[in-house]
Amino acid sequence: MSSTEKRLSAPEKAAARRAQVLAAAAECFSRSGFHGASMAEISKAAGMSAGHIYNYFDGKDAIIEAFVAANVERVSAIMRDLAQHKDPVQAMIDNAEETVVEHLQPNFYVMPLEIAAEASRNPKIAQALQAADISSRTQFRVLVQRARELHQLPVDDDTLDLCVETMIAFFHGLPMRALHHPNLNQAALVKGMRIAMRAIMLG
Amino acid sequence: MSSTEKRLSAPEKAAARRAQVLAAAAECFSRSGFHGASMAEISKAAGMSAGHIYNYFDGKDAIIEAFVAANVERVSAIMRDLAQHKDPVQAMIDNAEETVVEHLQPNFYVMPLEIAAEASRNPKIAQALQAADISSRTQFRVLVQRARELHQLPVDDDTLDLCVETMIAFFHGLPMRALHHPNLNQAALVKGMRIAMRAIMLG
Amino acid sequence: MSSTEKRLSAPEKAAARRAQVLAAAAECFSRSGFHGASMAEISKAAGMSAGHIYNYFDGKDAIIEAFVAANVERVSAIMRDLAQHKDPVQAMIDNAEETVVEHLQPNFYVMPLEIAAEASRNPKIAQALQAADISSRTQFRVLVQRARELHQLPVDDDTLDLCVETMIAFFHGLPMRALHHPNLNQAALVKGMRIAMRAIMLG
Amino acid sequence: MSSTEKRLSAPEKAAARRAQVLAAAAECFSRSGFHGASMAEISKAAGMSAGHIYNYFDGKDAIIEAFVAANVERVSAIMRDLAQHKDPVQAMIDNAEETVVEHLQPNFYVMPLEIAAEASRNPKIAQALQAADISSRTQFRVLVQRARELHQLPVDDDTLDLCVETMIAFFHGLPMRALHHPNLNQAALVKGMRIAMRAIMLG
DNA sequence: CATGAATGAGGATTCATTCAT
DNA sequence: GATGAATGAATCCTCATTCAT
Repeated sequence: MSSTEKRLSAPEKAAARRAQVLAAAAECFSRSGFHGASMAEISKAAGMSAGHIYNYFDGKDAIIEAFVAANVERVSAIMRDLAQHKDPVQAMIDNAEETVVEHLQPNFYVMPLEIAAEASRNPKIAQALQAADISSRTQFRVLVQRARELHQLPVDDDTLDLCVETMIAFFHGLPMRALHHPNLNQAALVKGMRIAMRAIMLG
Repeated sequence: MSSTEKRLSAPEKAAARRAQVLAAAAECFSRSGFHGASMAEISKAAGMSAGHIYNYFDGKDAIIEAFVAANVERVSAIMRDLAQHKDPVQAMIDNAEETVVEHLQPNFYVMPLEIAAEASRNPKIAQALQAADISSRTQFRVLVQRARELHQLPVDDDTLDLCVETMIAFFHGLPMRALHHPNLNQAALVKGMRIAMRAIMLG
Repeated sequence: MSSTEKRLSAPEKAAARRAQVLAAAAECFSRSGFHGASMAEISKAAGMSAGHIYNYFDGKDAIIEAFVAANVERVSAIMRDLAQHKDPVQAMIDNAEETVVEHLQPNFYVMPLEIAAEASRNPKIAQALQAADISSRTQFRVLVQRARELHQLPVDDDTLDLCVETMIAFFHGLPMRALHHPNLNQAALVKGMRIAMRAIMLG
Repeated sequence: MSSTEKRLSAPEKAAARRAQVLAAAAECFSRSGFHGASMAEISKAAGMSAGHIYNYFDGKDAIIEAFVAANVERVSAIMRDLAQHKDPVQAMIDNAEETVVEHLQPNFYVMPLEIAAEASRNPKIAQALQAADISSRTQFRVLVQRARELHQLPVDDDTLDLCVETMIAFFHGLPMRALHHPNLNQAALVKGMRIAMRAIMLG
């Protein structure tokens, strides 16, 4: 993190500026990709001169890194929501339709794919992704454990690993599935997800 | 086809050259990405001058397209293998470990991610992906139907959609999962996949 | 206009830069031709980096177009001068020597030839040339009419066409003549032109 | 000349090949200009491999030179025709319409303009043009002299220079005029030319 | 803080020319 | 003779980055 931030005299304004750039970057990155988006494009979207961006970020790579860091937490957000429920697994199953619909929107699935592709070549991005994944799966693990205890199911390590890895793999597949088959039978997929969730986590 | 190929008089040599370029491109693309790889890099890897490549491909985009076309059929190959078995679903379940291990190799999962990211911005690539997907899921559908008939399970359209979409989504998630958690508990994931397969396709 | 100009915030400086580029282009174009002159050559002559030129012009074609637009008005300037005289045709005849001498200078006749050659292949340039010609011959027509009325000669359309087209053809021939015979008998040509002018316009 | 030809063992076939290339070049040059036409384009038009052309010409420049040499004689051809007539000047005046019509065809006027532009930058081409001009004007001079003697008009050097230079300048202007005003009043121009011819050569 | 003019390295692409076959 | 595969230099253009103002 220290490598992607710069010390500035008016911290709160600087943070706002950084956010402004990142918001603009979101627009440009999802439209043109990390490498297709130019600093000029970003600066225009940010309503700020290209040169000025360099007062807040060390360069384009730093913007990408900061952007990824900010966008990588999405799964965690879902976890926090689920954590509210008494039976988080049941909540997941109940939310399945909503989740699928959300993932079929191009403006939802484009950025994860872009980020993944970048991560597969850029170790810094990969690290950010993996760090976020640790946090996500740790949170998820707790929720699954709670649910399984509620259902009086075993909660040994391997079983929890099984639930966590399999389920997250599933969610990770949705953006790719949407890309390959934009008009898929949504109802069928929702039904299939529910079956899988139940079988994996409550079976 | 006509847009990504060029007619040359010595067909077999020309085809060899094209293959040579595509092989070099594979190396460079997976190392640097479609946009990060320069024609100079590719030409060096192909052992041929940059200019000469243009005798075989209309430009970098044509190389990417041809490369994607050649790499997009992998799922189909898996389908063909499965089609050999009397009970293809059981064969999938039996092969689960092998499949997972394969997908955990970086040199396996990098290109699908790169291709997906490109497809999310490049309509031509998206079309290639979607066309390949039609063929894959049609093949897969047939296999699932055969297996379900064998097991005397219903084979209505929605049910087959459910099996096909959910299972493919699952497989699509593996590369992303591998990227996010390279050292995941492989045995647990295999076990989870088997549970999911059985529940979805044979439940 | 909009296609050959770019809006920049400091208008007067931008205009100066554009002029600087066009001046450099004049040098390079007349030395190497439109296609022989490279952007690197132009940028060096303009004392500015090649990349920077693209902040003022959309590309080399835009420079050529702007350059042609700026150079195509020369005939109009002559017309404006002639318009000052009470008897413009007599003024032309009086100026004949000066006109011929001017057209014999290589740095006068090179660019019109280059422009003409370009126009014969490039529709945009052809259009610019033809638009300028409309204006030139309209102005010239008025002058001839005034002179003929002064001399109490008929001013019907065909006669005015005759004067305008024939005389301009004559002037257009001078650069080519100079190119084919650089050391021609200048005095004889001047005398010939005067005879032709009188016969055509005042006959 | 010796620099644009190559000694080959079967002279007559070689000459045919050279002619074949030059004919192809005519097509390509008038379509794309000297610099816009590629060797590939020419070789295709000539029905011969690009490499093979180098057996007959030292390079593209040599083709251009040879092409210009072959195309520069057009005025001379007109002279030869005129020489047939007892009163060549009267023949010119009679032919005026035909001459104008011919010069208004784009495929007539394009090449002279291209050649002139090239000559203004390439000394070799300029020399070819000027050499051809010497021959043209010498022939023309003889014809004018004959006609003037027929009409019992003075034939001193300056007067003949006047006739020759002024008239040729006129003809040189026609292609440029056609380019600037493709739909000009042809009849008026013909009439104007006749007036000018009579005034200059028979006045 | 903020601008945007300016740079220069790097990228894709074209093309005259060569040479092994 | 004849081919066309192969080269590599040159060209136009883009873009991240810097810096004077």
